Amino acid sequence: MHIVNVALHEIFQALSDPYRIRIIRLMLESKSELCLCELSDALEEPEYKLSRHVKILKNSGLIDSVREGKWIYHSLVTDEKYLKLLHKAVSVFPDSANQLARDFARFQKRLNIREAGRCRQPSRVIDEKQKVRR
Amino acid sequence: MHIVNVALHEIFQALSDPYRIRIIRLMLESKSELCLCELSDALEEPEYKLSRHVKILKNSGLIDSVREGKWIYHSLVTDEKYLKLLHKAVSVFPDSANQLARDFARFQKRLNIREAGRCRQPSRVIDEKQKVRR
DNA sequence: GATACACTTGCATATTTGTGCAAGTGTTTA
DNA sequence: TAAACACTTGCACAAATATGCAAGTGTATC
Repeated sequence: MHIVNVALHEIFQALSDPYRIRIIRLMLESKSELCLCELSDALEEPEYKLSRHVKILKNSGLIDSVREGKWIYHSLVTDEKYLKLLHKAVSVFPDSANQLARDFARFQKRLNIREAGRCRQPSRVIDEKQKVRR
Repeated sequence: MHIVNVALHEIFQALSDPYRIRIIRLMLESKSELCLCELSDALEEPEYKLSRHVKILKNSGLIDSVREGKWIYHSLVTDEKYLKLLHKAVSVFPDSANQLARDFARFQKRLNIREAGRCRQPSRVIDEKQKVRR
């Protein structure tokens, strides 16, 4: 019951930012819940920045979030209609800069430090380039 | 060959305005070319305003324009992929305020003063409320 | 209770966006 | 050539958006 009273232009507005598209593409590709620190490692952007983008996607009804202890796991809504729309969009407009491949590779690495399928480790630098986070 | 090098977030950005959505919905519904003065009558908004919104949609590759004498006819691109995406979007997020019904009704009225299927009359007030245009 | 960590947010600021007005361009017609 | 009309755009300005920093909240662990 999330998207009641959200106008179409508001959905598009939520999707009108390159970082938010990277988040959506990553979620579509990984089919996984992911928390902010993992997202931060995947996109190599600071948490406070992505936190706001996630909030916008959440307010537009495109993603759901669940708290589990210290972590909050975010994922795409399960409604097939919205998922199909998003899939259609990303397939019609492919990721020409190949950003998804890089984001997804970093996310896969980050997944390795999960324990029992959950984020249980302090967020850490995966390679040396990644000094973006404090 | 329009949409080369347009990123997905730019498409969404072009669609992130309520007036631009009204234009797209009207074009999807009417399946017709329409010129700016007709659009202005349909949406009850001044031409200079809609001219800019049309330009944005055009730059994003979503609509095509052809000049015929004084008039420039605008229509959705013919590419089935983009059309399907737009159709999907408007069906998943229906026009809850029923704006399309009103825009389309005014557009239908405006069509009556076409000659030989083309805009040939000076744009005029259709009903008294419509004093928006000079 | 104190500390640690995941995440959020108030504030300041730079940039982008939407819009009205008035002046402009381009084309046709008198 | 002048006037009419469809459409566009330079300028000014208000509102919305994105972002960094630093301080905040909430939860678990020591």
